[in-house]
Amino acid sequence: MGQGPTITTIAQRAGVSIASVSRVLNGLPTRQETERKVLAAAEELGYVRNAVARSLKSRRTHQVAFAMADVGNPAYLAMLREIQPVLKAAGYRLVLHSTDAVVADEIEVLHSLGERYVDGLIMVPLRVTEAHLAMLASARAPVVIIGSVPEGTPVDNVRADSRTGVRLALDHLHALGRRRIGLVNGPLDTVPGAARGAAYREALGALGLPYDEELVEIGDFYRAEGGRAVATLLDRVPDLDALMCANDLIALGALDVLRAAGRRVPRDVAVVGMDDTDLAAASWPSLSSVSLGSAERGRAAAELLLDRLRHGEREPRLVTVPPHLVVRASTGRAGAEEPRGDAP
Amino acid sequence: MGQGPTITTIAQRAGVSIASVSRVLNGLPTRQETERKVLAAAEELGYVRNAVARSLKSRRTHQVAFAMADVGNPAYLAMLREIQPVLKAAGYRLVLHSTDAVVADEIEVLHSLGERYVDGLIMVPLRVTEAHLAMLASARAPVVIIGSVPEGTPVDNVRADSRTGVRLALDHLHALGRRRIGLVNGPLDTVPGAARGAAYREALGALGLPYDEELVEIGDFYRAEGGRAVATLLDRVPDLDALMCANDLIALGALDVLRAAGRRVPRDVAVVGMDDTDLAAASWPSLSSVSLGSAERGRAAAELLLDRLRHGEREPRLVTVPPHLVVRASTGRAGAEEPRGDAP
DNA sequence: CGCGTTGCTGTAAACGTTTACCGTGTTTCG
DNA sequence: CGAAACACGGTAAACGTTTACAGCAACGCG
Repeated sequence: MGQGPTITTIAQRAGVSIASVSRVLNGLPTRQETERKVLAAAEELGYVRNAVARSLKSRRTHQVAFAMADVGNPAYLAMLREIQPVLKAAGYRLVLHSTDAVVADEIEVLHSLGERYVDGLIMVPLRVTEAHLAMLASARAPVVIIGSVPEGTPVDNVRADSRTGVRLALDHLHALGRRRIGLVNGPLDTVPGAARGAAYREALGALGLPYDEELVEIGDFYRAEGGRAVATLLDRVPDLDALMCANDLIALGALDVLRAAGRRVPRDVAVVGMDDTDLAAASWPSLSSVSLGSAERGRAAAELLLDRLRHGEREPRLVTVPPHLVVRASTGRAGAEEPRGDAP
Repeated sequence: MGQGPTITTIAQRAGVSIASVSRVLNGLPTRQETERKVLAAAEELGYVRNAVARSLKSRRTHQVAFAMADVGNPAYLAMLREIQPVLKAAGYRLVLHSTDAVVADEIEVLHSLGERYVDGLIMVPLRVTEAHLAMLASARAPVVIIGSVPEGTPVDNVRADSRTGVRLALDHLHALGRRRIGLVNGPLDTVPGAARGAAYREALGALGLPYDEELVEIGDFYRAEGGRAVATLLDRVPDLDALMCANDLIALGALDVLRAAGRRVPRDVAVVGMDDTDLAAASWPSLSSVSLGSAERGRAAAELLLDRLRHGEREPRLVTVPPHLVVRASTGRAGAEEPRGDAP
């Protein structure tokens, strides 16, 4: 674990200059004899190029950062799963930042781009504040934002379309004959919470259904809170026949509570989740869920970043990934349902 | 996005030498007046330290790599979730490597330590080959291996104890009165497959139950394959009353197949999974599962690495994380069960 | 008043590469 | 046969820091 060999060591051993060593190692034209000597020396010494020194000179680190709120969140993980191989294939390493849902941490990540330890950044901000915009305008490396960013912000941008997503879910429920469709949402001061709430109202309108605020309940984006919200909602509106849940965890909470209340899913109440996480397929009954294309967004972001790293300056691009509905048992047709259960 | 300011720029602006700038920025004793000028200049110029140049000089990158087979695997993710904050708190960035279950990729990661782009590495190898051992012996940076490594290998090592884990599960099933306990395993040429198979046999012995190879079926560590293996097993041994599954995905497949076959869980057949992933809590009935302490292993690995980075040479350490059984509905007591279902 | 401290600052070397530039020896061609 | 072209390879500078060392002014003390 001592001092590894450097090109200087090799140069001495091979009896040539460090410039020749460098040229050989970089495949620049060299006399065969020189090449042979250098390669032999490198081999014997077990030489490995020092990435730090290379980066200093070349101003390229071959690293890209991915910053999101929480390593544990399946939606971010779906992105990560796509981003990783794309970057790897292009010869980039991935530096992972978890900002713990703290805005100051996100700003810090943007600031640290100035340290030049990465060539670019893919970020999923919780919400985009003034501070974000200021940092983005002066960012010292290319940035791709997953999420919505105001018109004119000088970064590539990848968006989901939860509006259409909610719409797809409600259309589906409507087509199944459901008319009393509740919404179980997360906090309205979050970007997804606000968007999904508005989309719900709008989609109802498009279907010619009345908006009834009795049918809306706000909890949080977790299973227990979601379940609690559903319980409240069930008490208030006993005749509801479908639930649109703002994410899959809430939907799992809904399944728990419905089961405990003796409501059959989907016969009595159909349930739709959102994000189409792994959990949706694992649950019983399996959960119909609106995919907002996390994987596709991750891939698109990685490709935008690579493109910019390769081709330098160009107009910022906007990519919007369309959602799609994954139909499973929780909204399945008659017969595809779970019977009354006696859960522990 | 042009050339950022360097300490030279600051030095000129402040009318001092670059050495003074460096000293001020590193908090070394300086005259107040100098400090003021330097900080003012740095502030005006929006200076940020160049991490690459720093690393070159200091031989420290403040980066640590984590290498595992597959970003999508929940067990690795549980580790990652613990590793990330520990490293972050200590001022290290995390570089993520996914080796796609290819041994050559793992070797490559070990080799690339010579590039010195990280200060250390945490690796979860699929299996430890001769090539691994050779690379580990000559690794150019501290390495922590999660998994088992032969006595005497010069690396810190964190192990799970799946032997005890299987034992816990079988004890539990036995205590519930189950006597015909099947094993649904993954391939025997994998480390976990082999270990779990042996542990099953041993645990049966300890309980005074006969080992019946009829009760063992090999599939793969995925849901569909697991389900298929269970179907075969059910055909062959219709009277089995419990299933030990080598991971949670297999167990989910088991639930699918049992439900389709009209067997009630847990009344007719109790099911235990392994790894205690998020999916275990999401499924219905929720899945009893043996936790092998992925999170704890991740944390232990991160702490071992940090300790070594701080204190340099010391004897390699071995940490074994004890497993524990998480009891949920799939082995619940009578009444805590799912009734006969008519799944889609 | 001279000398050893003390406190700060500047010069320069070093970290390990890449690369512009120049010198040397060989080839080519008029 | 001499000049021009060429192919290689060496010297040295640069990337942006940190830091050993030396210089210098002010100061205390005998």
